[in-house]
Amino acid sequence: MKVETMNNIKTTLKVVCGKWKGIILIELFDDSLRFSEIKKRIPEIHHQTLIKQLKELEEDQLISRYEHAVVPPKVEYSITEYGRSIFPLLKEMEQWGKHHRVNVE
Amino acid sequence: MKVETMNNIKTTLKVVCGKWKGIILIELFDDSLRFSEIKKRIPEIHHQTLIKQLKELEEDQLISRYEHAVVPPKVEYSITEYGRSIFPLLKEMEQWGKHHRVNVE
DNA sequence: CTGGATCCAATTTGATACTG
DNA sequence: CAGTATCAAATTGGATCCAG
Repeated sequence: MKVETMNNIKTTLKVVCGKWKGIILIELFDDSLRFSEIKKRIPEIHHQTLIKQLKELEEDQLISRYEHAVVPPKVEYSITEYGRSIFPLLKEMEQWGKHHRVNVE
Repeated sequence: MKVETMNNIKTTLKVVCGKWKGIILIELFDDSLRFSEIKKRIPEIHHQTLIKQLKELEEDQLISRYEHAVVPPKVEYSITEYGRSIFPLLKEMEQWGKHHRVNVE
């Protein structure tokens, strides 16, 4: 296989393969959400873990973060165009998982 | 988000998100290969790691393993229909990575 | 409300040695 | 040649505590 092909796949893996990243992106697809709202929609994710994954997604520029200058803090996360471009892939992942359920224990 | 959607995605993540799994599957797509041939095509992967990932892929039934009864041993790995069904996803991953290169350092 | 700083446990990957 | 067994290293997710 060409090295480039491998790197392309690695790039994608890096971006979507956090345990929750795909799920976060899907949540953000329709609306911007603030931190607490995301938390509410994905209750199983730990507070701190969510912070980390959001940060990574932001670093990879899949989402953007807007901090309202208010007290108490209000921060909104929204998907970027770049992030949006990965949506077909997420959909395909969902479809495949749907038809090919493996033992997810 | 529906719990089911989440589980579908998790299923897919579980299957393709090993560091090398997608790459192994692509290599096997065209031909069955024996262990040493896979190793040759993906030199960066460590012997031991390859064994493990192949074993997991086999457990998830994405590939099958045929052991020829000869000395020295000869083992062939081939992709299953089930494994084949994930190919569009891999292609999409490759495409996305191609157009959206992130710092893979 | 949001998130930084730490530490820890679990998982994953890689290294080394040995076997039929 | 292919694989097992074991261990070490690295990465990741999660828990707890603290702060503006």
